[in-house]
Amino acid sequence: MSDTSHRRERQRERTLTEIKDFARAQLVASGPASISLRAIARDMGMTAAALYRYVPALDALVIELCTDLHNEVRIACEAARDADPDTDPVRQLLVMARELRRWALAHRPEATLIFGPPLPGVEQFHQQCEDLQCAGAQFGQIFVQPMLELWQAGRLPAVPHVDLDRLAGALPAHGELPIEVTAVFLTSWTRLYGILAAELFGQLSWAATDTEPLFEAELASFAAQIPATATPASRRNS
Amino acid sequence: MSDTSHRRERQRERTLTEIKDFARAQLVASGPASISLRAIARDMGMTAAALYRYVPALDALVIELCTDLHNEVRIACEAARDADPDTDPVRQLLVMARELRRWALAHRPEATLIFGPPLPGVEQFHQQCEDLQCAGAQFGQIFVQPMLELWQAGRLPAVPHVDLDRLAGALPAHGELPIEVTAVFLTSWTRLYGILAAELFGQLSWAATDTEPLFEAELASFAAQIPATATPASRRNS
DNA sequence: CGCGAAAGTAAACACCGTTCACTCAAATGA
DNA sequence: TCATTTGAGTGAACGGTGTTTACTTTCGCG
Repeated sequence: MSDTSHRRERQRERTLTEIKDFARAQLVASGPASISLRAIARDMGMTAAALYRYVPALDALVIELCTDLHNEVRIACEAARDADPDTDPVRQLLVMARELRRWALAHRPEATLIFGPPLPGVEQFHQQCEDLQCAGAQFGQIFVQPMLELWQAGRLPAVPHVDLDRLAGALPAHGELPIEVTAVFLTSWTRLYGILAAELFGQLSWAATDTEPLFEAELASFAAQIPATATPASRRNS
Repeated sequence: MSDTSHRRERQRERTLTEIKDFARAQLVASGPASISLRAIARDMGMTAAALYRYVPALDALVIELCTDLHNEVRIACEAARDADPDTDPVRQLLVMARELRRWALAHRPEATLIFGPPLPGVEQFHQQCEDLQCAGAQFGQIFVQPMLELWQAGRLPAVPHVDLDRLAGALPAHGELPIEVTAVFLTSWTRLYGILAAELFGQLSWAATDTEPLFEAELASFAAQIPATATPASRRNS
C-alpha cells in the first residue's frame, strides 16, 4: 500500500526534478531571463499547462532553482574546505572563497541568478532569507562560522572605521552574533562580493580581463589582518 | 529650407526623448525587465510598430537608456565634486563616492539596470565601453582622474598583495594608465561596488538593513592609506 | 473490475517583440 | 501651384510568453 502510493510520489518527484533539470539547462543556455515554462514543457514533450500540476507558477520554479543553486554552491565550498587538511579558520575561509569564485566563473548563468538582482517575482527569495534555515542563509553561514571561531579564539581584530553602534541598530532580529563578528564578516563579504559580481556582470570588461590578481590580493589583505595565533590580551572565550 | 527640415528633425528628436522618458517611467515603476515597447506606445497613444521609426529594436532603446543613465550619474557626481570647495583628490573621491551611493539608492531601478548584469541583448553595452568615449568609460574616468592626480603627486601608496605583473597582462589595449594607478583604482572600485551592489540587489537583506556604516568605513579605510601630503621619497612627477 | 484521483491536453486570454503592406499628411522640387 | 517623394503612423499578422479553464485520459487502489 505505502509501496504503491510511494510509487506515485516517486514518479511525481522524478518529474519535478526533471522540470528543474530542464529549467537549469535553459538557464545555462540562455541566461536567467530566458527560463520559460513553455520551452521547458516543449523540451519535455508536454504541454505548458501540465507543469502547473507541479509548480504553482514560473516565479516559484525560479525560486526553487535559486534554493538548489545556493545549496549546490554551499556544498561545493564545504567540500573544498573539508578536502583541505588545515583546520585553521583563516585557511578555511580562503579555500572556500576560492572555491566560490571558481564555481561562479564555471557556472556564470547560475551565479548571475543567485548573486545578481532578483528577477521580477523573485524578490521574495531574499526576504525569506531572514529565516536562518533557508538555503541563502545557510550558504552565508559557512562563512560566518569560521569568523565566529576566530572571535572565540580571540584572533578577530576590531574592524577599523566601522560605527559599531549604528551598525548594531541596522541588524535584523535574529542577530545573536557578536557585533564585532558581524562587522568583520560584512566588510569582508562585500569586498569579495564586489570583485565577483563586477566580473560576473561585465562591469570590469573595460578595465581588466582577469580579476584573479584582485581577488587574491583581497584574500591576502584579509588574512594579513588576522594574527596566526591569539593575541593574549584579546583572547575572549575558551 | 534648412529651417523647415530642422523643424522635422526637432520634432523627431522630441518624440525620441518622449519615448525614452516613458521607457524610464516604466523602468522606475516596474524594474528593468519590464520595459516594453508596446506599453510605451500605449502610454504615448501610438502603435508599437510606430516606435520602430525611432528605434531599431527594444535592445537598442535599453542601451540608449543605459548611456543616458551613465551620463546622469556621472554628471551628478561631478556636480557634487564641484560643489565642494576642497580640491584635494582624496576629498573629491569621497564626495563623489557618497553621491554615487546617494544617487543609486534614490534611483534603485536605474542603478540596477546599469550596475547589474546586462539584460539579454544588452551585453553589447559593456563591450563598447572599451571605447573611452562611451558613457560607461567616461563615468569610470571621473574616479580614475583623481587617482591619477594622487599618483602624480606621489601620494599613491603601493597596493599591498597585488600581483602587478599578472594584472598588467590582463588589461585591455588602451591601458596608458600607470599600472599602480590601475591597481589601486580597481581594488578601491570593487570594494565600493561590492557594498553598493550587495545592497541594491538585496544580497544583504538577511544581514543588515542599513549599509551606510559599511560604506563609510570603506571610504575611511581608503582615505587612511593615503598620506595628506606627498611622501618626499615617493614623489614622482610635478 | 470499477471508481476516483491524479496527470495531461486543448483552447482561450492577455501580454510581448517584430515585420509587412498600407494610408495619410507634409515637405520638396519643378 | 501642383505633382511627387518622403516620412510618420496604422492594422494585421506571426511566433513567442504566463496563466486559467474545462475537458479527457491514465492508472493505482479497494
